[in-house]
Amino acid sequence: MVRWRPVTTPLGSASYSAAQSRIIEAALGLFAEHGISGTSLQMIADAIGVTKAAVYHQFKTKEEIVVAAAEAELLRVEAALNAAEAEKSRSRAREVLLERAVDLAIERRRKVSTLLTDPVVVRIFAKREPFRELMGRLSVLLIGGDGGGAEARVPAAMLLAAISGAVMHPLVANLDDETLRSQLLRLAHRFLELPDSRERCPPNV
Amino acid sequence: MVRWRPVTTPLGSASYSAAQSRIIEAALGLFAEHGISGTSLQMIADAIGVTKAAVYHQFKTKEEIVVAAAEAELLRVEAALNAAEAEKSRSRAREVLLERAVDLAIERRRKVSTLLTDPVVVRIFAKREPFRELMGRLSVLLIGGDGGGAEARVPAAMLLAAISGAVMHPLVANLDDETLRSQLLRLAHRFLELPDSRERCPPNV
DNA sequence: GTCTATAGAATGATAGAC
DNA sequence: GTCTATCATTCTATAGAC
Repeated sequence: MVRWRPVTTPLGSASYSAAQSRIIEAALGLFAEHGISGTSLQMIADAIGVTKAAVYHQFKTKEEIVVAAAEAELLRVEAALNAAEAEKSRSRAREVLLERAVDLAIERRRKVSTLLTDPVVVRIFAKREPFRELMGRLSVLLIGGDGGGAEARVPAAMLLAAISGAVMHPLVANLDDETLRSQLLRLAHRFLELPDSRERCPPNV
Repeated sequence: MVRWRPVTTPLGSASYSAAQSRIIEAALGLFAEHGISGTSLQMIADAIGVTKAAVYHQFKTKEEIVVAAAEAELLRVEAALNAAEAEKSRSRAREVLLERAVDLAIERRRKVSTLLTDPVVVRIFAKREPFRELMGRLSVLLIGGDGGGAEARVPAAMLLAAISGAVMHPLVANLDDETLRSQLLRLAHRFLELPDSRERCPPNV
């Protein structure tokens, strides 16, 4: 079993109580529907049938809920990455990561995307080293290289954005999950399997 | 000059006064920084040095501002699409569209993306026929087909999401515009120039 | 862990003078 | 077109009882 990086770095190492998990789950749904700022603590409290004060007893501020919700989703990404990195070969690892990433995007549909494209959340996480490292590992596994160069980071960013962004795109709004899943996987492969394009083979007739 | 669709359908046909344009411009910047719900009318008013009442004199509700701002950005997309569709050949049209789309994404960086991934805005525009038609035209020009099938809409959604999503991705946060631009264009080509992948040519040695 | 009750600020929106 | 002033509502957050 070859690992090119140690399987470590739990993002938040966060372990939440049942009450906290219920809040996070409700928040994720409401964020996806109304946006983050558009979701109030009152709405979250109503969704799980308690009062605001009960929510504040679990999280000191609204931002703590937002971060916890985002971390919960990122933990799924990290789990997929860990599983992938534990594979024997690098190509097999990349395959596993792709499948898991597409599954995650489909399964959670807009839940994740909405949360992780919010400008405030982006700013919060962009500063955190564990998050940056997670993104670096994704880039390395998807594209290769040392993960530091533009030649690796741009395609990685594009592929990740393509997968997570496509599932909430109006163009595919009324496509069933299974079709979307197989198409996404097929096209992600297509994007990856041509290391350097143009003059590899003659244009089709 | 061959057109495969008439160059028409102005999205909003909206013509705004100078005062309205200043509001829209300020709103776009604030939306990108704080999100839409995170931006209050007070913040918009402060940004241009007037009172809330003055803003309300131009737009009856906050939602009107949001829609106007989104439409302003979509008009840029439509302009690019119109310019592309006016090209002689289809391949040349696609090339022009790609360049313009990448330029738009870079130039506006997160301004557009933040606005058009907001769940509330997505819901508003997903219902509007002119918007759906614009997306359809983009899909047809980028991928081909009649624009109705999953085989065309999924790759179109992916490519559009990849371009507009990559520019605000943490992985490329500290890349200069010129590098990002050339990489995006190169990779968008790579994504497109392989109509149906695998067995077109033997794997590289 | 959950509640009632409330403080204090900010929100979207309106009326009417200039 | 912009202002002052104000409305009702909602917001985040806290105090203290059970």
